Amino acid sequence: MNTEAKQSSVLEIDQESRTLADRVCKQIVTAIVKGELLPGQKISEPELARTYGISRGPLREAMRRLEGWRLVERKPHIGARVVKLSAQELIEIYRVREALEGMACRLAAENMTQDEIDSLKALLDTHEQSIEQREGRSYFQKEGDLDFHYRVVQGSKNAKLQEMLGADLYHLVRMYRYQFSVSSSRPKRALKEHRQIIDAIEARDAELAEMLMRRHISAARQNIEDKLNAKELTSRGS
Amino acid sequence: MNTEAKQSSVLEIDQESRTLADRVCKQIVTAIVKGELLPGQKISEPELARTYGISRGPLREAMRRLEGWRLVERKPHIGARVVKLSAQELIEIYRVREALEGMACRLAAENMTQDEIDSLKALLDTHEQSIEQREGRSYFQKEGDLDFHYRVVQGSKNAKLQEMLGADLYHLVRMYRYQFSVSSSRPKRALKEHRQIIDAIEARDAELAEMLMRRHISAARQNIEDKLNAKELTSRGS
DNA sequence: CAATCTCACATTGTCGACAATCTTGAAGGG
DNA sequence: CCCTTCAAGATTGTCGACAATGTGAGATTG
Repeated sequence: MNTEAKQSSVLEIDQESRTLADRVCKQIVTAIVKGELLPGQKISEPELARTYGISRGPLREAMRRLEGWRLVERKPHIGARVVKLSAQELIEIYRVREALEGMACRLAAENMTQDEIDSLKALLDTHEQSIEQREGRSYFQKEGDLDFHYRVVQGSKNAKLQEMLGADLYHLVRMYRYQFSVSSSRPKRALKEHRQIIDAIEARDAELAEMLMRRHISAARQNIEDKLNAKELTSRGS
Repeated sequence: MNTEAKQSSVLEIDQESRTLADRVCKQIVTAIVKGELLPGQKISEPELARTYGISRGPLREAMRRLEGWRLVERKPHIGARVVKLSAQELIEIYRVREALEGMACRLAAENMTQDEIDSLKALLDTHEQSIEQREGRSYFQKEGDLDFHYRVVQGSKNAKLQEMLGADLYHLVRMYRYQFSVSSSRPKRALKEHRQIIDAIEARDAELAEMLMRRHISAARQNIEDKLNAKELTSRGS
């Protein structure tokens, strides 16, 4: 039936956003992720509407969708705020990622085409070069890491999984990365783990692929927990 | 204040919905789940607005939130439709549940209090009676099954997990159950598995708890796949 | 008779205004 | 001096009207 060419960059709402609400929705997401709208900051409807040059109607609709995605929190008659991630919630998100991406990796091992696997291996080569040359330093690695995970999720061929990870989680993860500027911190190690994962996928070993992905994300979570603890300790000195 | 007895049935948005959009949002969810609004059916804004006695403004906001929850799909300038679950998507949802609730069960084994465990065991006793007496037949079991899973998810003490399973998935699962009227079909077996799970949780055996829950949901998925295949075959005869 | 074009209608998208609610700062009383 | 009360301002919630877009029926032409 329909053969929409559904391009796969890092998450879309595609549909070329022909309506004001859609367009402004994208803009707000970008603003939140990039930190132009700070977490916990109150969002004034009249002000934002002026900023984007639209009326409050479409803006409110955009906010409602963002509320559904849990990027903003809204209290009746009080107002909307950009969602604020506590350290606790960030850890929780990584637990969810561990479960979801573990499953995605298992399914990817069953459903990914050889072409996709080859392409992903090529992507890892690119990452390796970028790491060795320190071209984009850790910045590229940050988005590159998401790209790897994104492609594995695509490879699962499970639309629901893609939705939940794409719309509901990666926004938050990206936002968090900008804010805390916690780069992968151990790019070489991560790259090695990525290679192990793609090897398991290529071998069609679903069990192993899931386990490796879960370990990989679990290690990232542990890494973040350690960093947060360290940061907490050092901030005692101020 | 108002002291609404905030019933903790199967998922709420609480906040006593003081705004029209919130209230009508709940009503629409209920209508969709109960099948008053059929999947794939076009939603006419003026008509729905008249039905609920509100203007199109709040209605549109409610729709936008439902869009975020993926209960309705919306195309610009064309209209909104109740989401239609294909058999494929239903299977996908069960894969997501397997991953998410498996993790929830693991965390529940670590974090659930003994009180919660005791209460849950009592709930299972209730279910057993209801099955033997065939009081509510399989209907009660349907919601009762969700209640068990809901409590385990609560027991994980992971808010993100609760959000994703509660808001994003259980709506769809409930809707599907009403539509296809696929009852648990094997209530005794399911109850036995529930008991095994709660035992593992009580023993604080996180590994086992996760594995049992995953098997439990995987079996339910398999059961549904079989039913769908059977239904497909019988419908050939018409 | 079929295919295409056109135009009127219905629906969705957007806007500005009004009503309801919350916030705040000051005045008054204890 | 501090707490309570109240009123003014601002913000959010709701509504009806207008503009933009899609839909479908009917007419026209090959």
